[in-house]
Amino acid sequence: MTREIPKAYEPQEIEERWAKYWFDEKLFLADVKDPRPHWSIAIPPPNVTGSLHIGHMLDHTEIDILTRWRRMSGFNTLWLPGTDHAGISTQRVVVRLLAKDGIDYRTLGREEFEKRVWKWKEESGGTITQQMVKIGDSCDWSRERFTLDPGLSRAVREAFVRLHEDGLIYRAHYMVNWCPRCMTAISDLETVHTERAGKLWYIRYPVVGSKEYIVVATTRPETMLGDVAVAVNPEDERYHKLIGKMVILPLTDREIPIIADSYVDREFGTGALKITPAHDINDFEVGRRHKLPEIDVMTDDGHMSPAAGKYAGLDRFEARDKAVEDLQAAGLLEKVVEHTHAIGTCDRCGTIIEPRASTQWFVKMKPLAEPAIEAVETGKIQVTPENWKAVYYEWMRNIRDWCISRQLWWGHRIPAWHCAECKKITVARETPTNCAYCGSSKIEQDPDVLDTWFSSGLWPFSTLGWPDETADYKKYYPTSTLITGRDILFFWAARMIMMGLKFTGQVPFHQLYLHSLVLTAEGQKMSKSKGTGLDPLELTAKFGTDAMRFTLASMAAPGSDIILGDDKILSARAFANKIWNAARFLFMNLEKFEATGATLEELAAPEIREKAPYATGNAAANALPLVDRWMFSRLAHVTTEINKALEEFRFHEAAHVVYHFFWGDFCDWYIEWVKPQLTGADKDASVAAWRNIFAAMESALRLLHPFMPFITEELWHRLPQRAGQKSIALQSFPTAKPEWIDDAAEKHLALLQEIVKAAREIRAELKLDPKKKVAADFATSDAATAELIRENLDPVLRLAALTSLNISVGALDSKAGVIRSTAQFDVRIAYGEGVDKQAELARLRKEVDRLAKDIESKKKRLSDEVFLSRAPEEIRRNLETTLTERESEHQKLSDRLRTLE
RNA sequence: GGGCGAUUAGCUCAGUUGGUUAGAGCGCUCCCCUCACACGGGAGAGGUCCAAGGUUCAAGUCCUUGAUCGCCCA
Repeated sequence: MTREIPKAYEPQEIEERWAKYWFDEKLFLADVKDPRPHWSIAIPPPNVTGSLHIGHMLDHTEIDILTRWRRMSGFNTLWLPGTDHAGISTQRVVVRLLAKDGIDYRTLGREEFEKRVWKWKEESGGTITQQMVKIGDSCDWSRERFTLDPGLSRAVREAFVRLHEDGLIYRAHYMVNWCPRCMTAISDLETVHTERAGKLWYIRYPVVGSKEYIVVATTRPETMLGDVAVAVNPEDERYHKLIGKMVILPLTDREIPIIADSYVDREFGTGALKITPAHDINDFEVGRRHKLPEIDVMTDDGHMSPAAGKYAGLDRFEARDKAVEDLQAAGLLEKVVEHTHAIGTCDRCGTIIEPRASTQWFVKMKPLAEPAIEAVETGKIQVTPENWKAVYYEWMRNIRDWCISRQLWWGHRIPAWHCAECKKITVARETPTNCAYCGSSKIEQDPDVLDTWFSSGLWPFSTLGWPDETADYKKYYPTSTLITGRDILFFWAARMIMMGLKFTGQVPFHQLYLHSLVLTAEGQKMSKSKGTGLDPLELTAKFGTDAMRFTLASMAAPGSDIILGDDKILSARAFANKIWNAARFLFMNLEKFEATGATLEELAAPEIREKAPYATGNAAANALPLVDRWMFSRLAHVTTEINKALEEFRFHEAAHVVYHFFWGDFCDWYIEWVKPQLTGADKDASVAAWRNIFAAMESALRLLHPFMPFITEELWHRLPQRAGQKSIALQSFPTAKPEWIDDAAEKHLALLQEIVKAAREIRAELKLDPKKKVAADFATSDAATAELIRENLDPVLRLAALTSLNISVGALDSKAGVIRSTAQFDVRIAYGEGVDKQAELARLRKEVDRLAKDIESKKKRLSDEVFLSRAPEEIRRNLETTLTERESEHQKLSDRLRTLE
């Protein structure tokens, strides 16, 4: 392999190459016969009309991190991909395309239309899955599913029929949310209520046989054409004498009764309510109680129907204006007041929905909700972040029946057949030829299709073969985890739990992690229509997929929204560049070392790496160098931390840990520390150093891989690997070897780092040229510290840019130079020309003040009897220790301050 | 109307069961293009943790009330 390595990391070509490789090599196929414990996850199926947006990118980053991590951790892992047929959206897309060619889809007929949609799906439906391949999602593409696949369609039928058999699906005439633009009923969840400024019109209804009026207030005057009564509260004395009389419905020639119903709120408007059962949920109920007729005055597309008399054909809002105008002209409009009210709009298209009585199919939810509540209460499903449990319970406990029929042509057609003769409905798994009740062959399938979410609710098991007990189903169901946006908790996650429990008797997943949303820089929800959405593919092309993934992961703290900006991605890109350059450094220096006859194979082969860390091989000093003990101890700790963070969905924490480990520990300290050994004269020491650094580097790559799969794959392949090993993704995640943990090494190296930093601080204060090395003095009263620094003098001198360190016992006199002190040691560099005495004084004063304050508060606590008697022993001891240290620092600094002054 | 969440450095955010001197990234200041990396190295400035009460030996963290903002449900 070539060692030509560009100076700056250029992700584009590398990412494209590996994405293709992973896909072509089918690296992430799950093997159902693999006996190891399994870990499975189903993708939240993206809409087949969609393209990858930033929300998917977040979702997929989290899923892929967990999937890669579990796979590397030895699980039989399945990430099952697929897409959703998205009834309304897809139908709309194709209708629009046809319209462009001048074709009205209705004239095509249902069958032909469906054919056209399938054709569209074959040609354009793969956009999002191709994008997923591109961003490196480690899915099992052999198991890709689509909600309208034959298997999944069978699952839908099975589910529908079972629910129907159990009396949980019924067909009824009821009030639904009707979208006049999508021309279908939609569910409550798909109806978004927003507060809007509107008007309240006060309209006079003349009482028959008198000159009186009864005045009703309405926000929707056009619906009066469908009024069948005026209702007043029976307790309302104002209207007592009118109850039972008739009024003339203005704009029509109909007479309607005045009725009494306790539902009427006496305080609202005039206390008299027009009753329009076909267009208002509450009026619908009143109408039922009083056995009133329903008059639907609208058409499916939101125009006035013939029932609206002379208003027929007008758009519903034009009709409103016209009606108001006519009322005004007739002197029947008493007044108009401004009024803010909640108005329902269609989740998909934003059109104001029309409440409308119609015959639809519903699922009875209460019996399904109960076990679903229990599953979360008992912890069979663990919800993260936990506070979403409350939201879940709240919704579940007040759940309402679900309208599942849609007046569309694209979707799962309802498996119910209407008999023309006996009028009964046959619900069946297999398409029947005759009515199940009267045997008539004059049956016709219900024209409606099911809500797309109905099939989504079956996704974790329908994709695995249910209702058949396939090998996949038995192995991978229940799935391990579900990761999705908190915005579809009700739409999808909750319904899956209900359906899963109902049909499989098991929870569909053991863990539910709800992530937040990616917001714009202004903190707003991204919106396609407003053009405020970020295109993740544009961003990945610009900065690299790894950088995007790392950015999202490092910001994905459970429960908090993500505000994405270029600056954040830039820092992740810089990180990728850092990783790249660390590798570049190793390979460039390796070339020099190879000149001495060493080979990459002998330094970095897998079997060599396995036995790391290596001592020098020099019999006399056969101990492992401190810095190596430290490096491997850090590696063990970091591995534990990352494992724990990922277990708990703390992606941000895992990302931060791995970032600081690589950049701080590995690059800033470890590489810098061992640099000279890599090309040094002592070949044994060099070989050991190389072996250790390659082993550490390779472990770091594996730690990083779930977060940044591309760059780690690329670099991993530049190291020698066992024959036939195709990918870092199939290697094991580093394990935290307990024998590597070395607290003493960590403590000692921390002390040496402090010494180096102290010297650097002084250098900065003296404004020394970074290239100019100077002599320094060092003092400690601790013999072990003195010994430690003697043993590690070379790296300390080099990292602090010192020529020498004169080590003495005790403390240093501050007259001769600038000192940095800790409780353990003093470091001093003699004054040069450039020292700023005033700055040093200011710094010292500030430091002394801070220490004094701290010491005071600690002393106070330690002299408090209640504290002494109640605080745990350990807390007290720590406090005493730190107090001693602070006092010693304070002593040194104030002495110095006095001297300087 | 009910519920949930947020308020910590100039900006965007971490801070797991209360316990050393509250952290990160970006930005800012100073010095350096030192033979892996200027997408870099080194040093630094910057915070009464929204407010007021309370619990506790101890509160950014727990409780109460309020303010401001956001989201969900009705």
